[in-house]
Amino acid sequence: MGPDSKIVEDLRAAGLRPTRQRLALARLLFGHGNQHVTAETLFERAQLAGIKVSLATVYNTLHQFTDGGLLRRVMVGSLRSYFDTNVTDHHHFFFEDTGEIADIPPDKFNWQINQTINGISPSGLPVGTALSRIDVVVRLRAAD
Amino acid sequence: MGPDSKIVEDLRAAGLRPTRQRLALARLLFGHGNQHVTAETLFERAQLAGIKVSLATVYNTLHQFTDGGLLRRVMVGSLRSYFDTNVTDHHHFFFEDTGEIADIPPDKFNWQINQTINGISPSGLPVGTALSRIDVVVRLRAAD
DNA sequence: TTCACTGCAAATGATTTGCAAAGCA
DNA sequence: TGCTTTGCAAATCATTTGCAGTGAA
Repeated sequence: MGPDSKIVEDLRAAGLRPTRQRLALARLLFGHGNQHVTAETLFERAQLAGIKVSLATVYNTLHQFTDGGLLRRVMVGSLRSYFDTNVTDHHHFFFEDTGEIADIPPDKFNWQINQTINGISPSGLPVGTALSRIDVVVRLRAAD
Repeated sequence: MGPDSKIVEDLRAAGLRPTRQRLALARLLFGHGNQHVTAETLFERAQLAGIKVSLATVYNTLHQFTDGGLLRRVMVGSLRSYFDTNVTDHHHFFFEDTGEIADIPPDKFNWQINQTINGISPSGLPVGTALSRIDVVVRLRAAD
């Protein structure tokens, strides 16, 4: 079995046919460690890699991958959406100067943040609601 | 001195001339307790109140007020921006079903969250960066 | 063959901008 | 008067959608 078998399997598990463009995009996304992409950046990288795919399909694919649990959507700043290949529980740094984001390493205060989050009890929530998720964004600027 | 004197003062302090539309919008924003508005909702309320103002001016005014420290911009979900009349340190509930936001009351786990945030030391931040702010969004969905 | 999928271009929604006219100091 | 502000319409940006053509099972 080729190197794509895992990817094909994941796509199938997400109920998606392993089409040429989905395979190619999946290779870009999942073949090089954790990444944060926007539709635009992924589209550009696809172009550079000589992949023939339209921007609309990149958007569709990102959403399908997200729905299938292969990606996590990160919304910070009301401009573009980022898609994170790290789907485990974690939080983000946001670099205000560049608009980039990065995962907060698990060895930092990520632990502290999660302690707090885990301490939140349903009784503290508005009536009729349930906790969906807690997003923490540590916004950074250039040091003096 | 009329009821607008405080508002006029605040506008002046923010370096803004107290024009007719800025005064009118400020009255809508700061005269009725804490609020979360979008450009569109504020524009609608202005219309209903018979205030003659353009949407572009509402946008400009919201940004000017934000720059002047009279409002705080809250970005959650990459659609529209909310502007919060509560400029003190606090965090938000986000209702996924309606797209609305609300302040987390200070008597809830807001305290816990702030404990964690205050515990974050600069040494945990990426080199060359300084902490700007930490945004915590507690995302809620309808209870089962 | 039959739907799922793709590409393109047009539509959308939020927001910004250019610029002439109107308003405040 | 002189510099701000405003309004309107056009421009942008990110994203979505309609629909005819293409491809996978």
